[in-house]
Amino acid sequence: MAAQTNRRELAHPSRVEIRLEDVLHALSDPQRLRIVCEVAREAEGLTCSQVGLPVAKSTLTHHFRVLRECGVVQQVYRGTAKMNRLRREDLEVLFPGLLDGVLRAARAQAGRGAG
Amino acid sequence: MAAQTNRRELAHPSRVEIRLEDVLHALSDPQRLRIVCEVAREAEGLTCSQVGLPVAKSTLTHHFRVLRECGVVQQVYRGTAKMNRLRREDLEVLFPGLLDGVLRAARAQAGRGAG
DNA sequence: GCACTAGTACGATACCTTTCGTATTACGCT
DNA sequence: AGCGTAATACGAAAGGTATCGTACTAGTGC
Repeated sequence: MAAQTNRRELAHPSRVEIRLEDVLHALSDPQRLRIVCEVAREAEGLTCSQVGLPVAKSTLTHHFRVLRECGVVQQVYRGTAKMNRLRREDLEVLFPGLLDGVLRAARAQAGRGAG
Repeated sequence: MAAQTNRRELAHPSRVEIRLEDVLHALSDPQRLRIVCEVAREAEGLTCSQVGLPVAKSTLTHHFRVLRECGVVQQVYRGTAKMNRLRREDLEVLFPGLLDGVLRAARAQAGRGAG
């Protein structure tokens, strides 16, 4: 009935509401950093449960919410699942080069056998 | 007892010990982000008290210690003061572009009137 | 030696976070 | 309608963190 995409709307910060500290904080959690790396790999997005993380479902929900509320990911309901996508464009406009820098750094570190 | 530069030696992580999550966590605190921006401006480094932050002295010490222990700044005693410098080279080798990306983002955000 | 300055250590407080389990809601399919 | 799946909400436990004040240590200069 509703309009946009679905009945259930999710609260996302607008572009100008995104704060660097919040983004950095969100990315500073090892689990969330992994989530972001995985989501980044899929341009189409991932559902929450497609991210293979060794945590309880409610914990996963928590992490995705943190990522959404700080503006790192966009979440859209799609049937019973929820698609997660990085807000690449918003982040790029606000903080040019930052996201890619973090992703590259995360992969480099994982490559060194630390992730 | 040792000799390197001064009697009082400070524990710094070696380059390979620096972890991305810790760096991001350190930078995600507003006060520390400000500290880093200020220190970044001075190639010579700054003493702890030269950073004009509206916090107690012991709080400042705490923040500098976090920054040192995660590998973002190098601290060296210089008489009664302590010089703080960014570990630009180490960070650049480990996480190319990351530090500059964060600094640019922080300044951009401050420029938008949020910092 | 003494006072001054720069910074540390320690303990307390208040708050925030990560994690979990369980109960619940929303949707798709038969 | 009923079942299964995806995810949320809520409450609890455990641990971390930002902040402060006060007491302390280490150099500098008189």
